[in-house]
Amino acid sequence: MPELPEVQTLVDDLRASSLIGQTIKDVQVRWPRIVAEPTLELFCRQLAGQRVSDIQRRAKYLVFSLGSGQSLLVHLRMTGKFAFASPKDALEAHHHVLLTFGDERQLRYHDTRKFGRFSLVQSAEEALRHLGLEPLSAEFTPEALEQRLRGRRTPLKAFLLDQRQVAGIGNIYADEALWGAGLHPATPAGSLSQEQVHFLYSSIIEALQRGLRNMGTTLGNSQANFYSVAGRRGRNEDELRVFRRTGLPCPRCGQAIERTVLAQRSTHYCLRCQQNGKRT
DNA sequence: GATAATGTTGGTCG
DNA sequence: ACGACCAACATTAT
Repeated sequence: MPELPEVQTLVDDLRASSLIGQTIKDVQVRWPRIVAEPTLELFCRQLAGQRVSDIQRRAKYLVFSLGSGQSLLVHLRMTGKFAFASPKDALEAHHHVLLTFGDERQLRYHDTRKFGRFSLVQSAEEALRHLGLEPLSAEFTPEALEQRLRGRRTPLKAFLLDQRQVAGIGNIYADEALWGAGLHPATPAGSLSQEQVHFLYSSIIEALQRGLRNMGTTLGNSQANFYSVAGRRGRNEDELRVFRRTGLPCPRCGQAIERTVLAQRSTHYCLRCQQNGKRT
């Protein structure tokens, strides 16, 4: 669920909540497998007592910089969420990690499916080295995208989901970006013309920025969905063009949106607008 | 009430 | 290099 815009929304929320500068007084892990590294014991011992010096996003990871120079990396996978509470407040079944700060606030990690992972690492750069281009940074240029696409026969949809190429795009924004570019999801990545690469480039940025502007996408009403730290829903569902809109009219041409499965993921597109012709 | 599907990632296996 | 499949889990939709 949480892709780049959702994770950025959480990071913005955490920064706005004056967490930077606070000291982690206590660490409780209620589901040990959430901790990927180091061992559970070291994780708790080394994290306690540290000051949070910065909070940033890289791809779909939250990066907490710590006083020791180490970093706490959190990946929310499908259903991870953060919210503040008082240590006295009742715990829910899916509260798995509790960070209590010096000001008595408790940051609670909630994850119904338990896929999320916490890592305490010496170097964030090293641990996140495998990730590709940040699509909203200066390193993401049409030329850099073209270089990554070149020679690949993999479908564009699979390419966009590959975090080693462009980092932070998930199923929602991949489908939205391909619709915006007028490209069929099954198009071989290396087959794009220079013009099509430019369409894809600008469409990726547009789709992500729309998500950001709306503070993320919250689909439907289930609790397993995206909610900000403050518990707010994202507003981007209303602006989705194709994702989970199977059978509904394409906003550009009115044709019913198709659904198929590509790269083992549900994939939504407009048969008429995404035939790799010129974008309107 | 059983079964399928779900926004992610990382692994295996051909 | 690539894709098919699975595993980690729980909830919701069918």
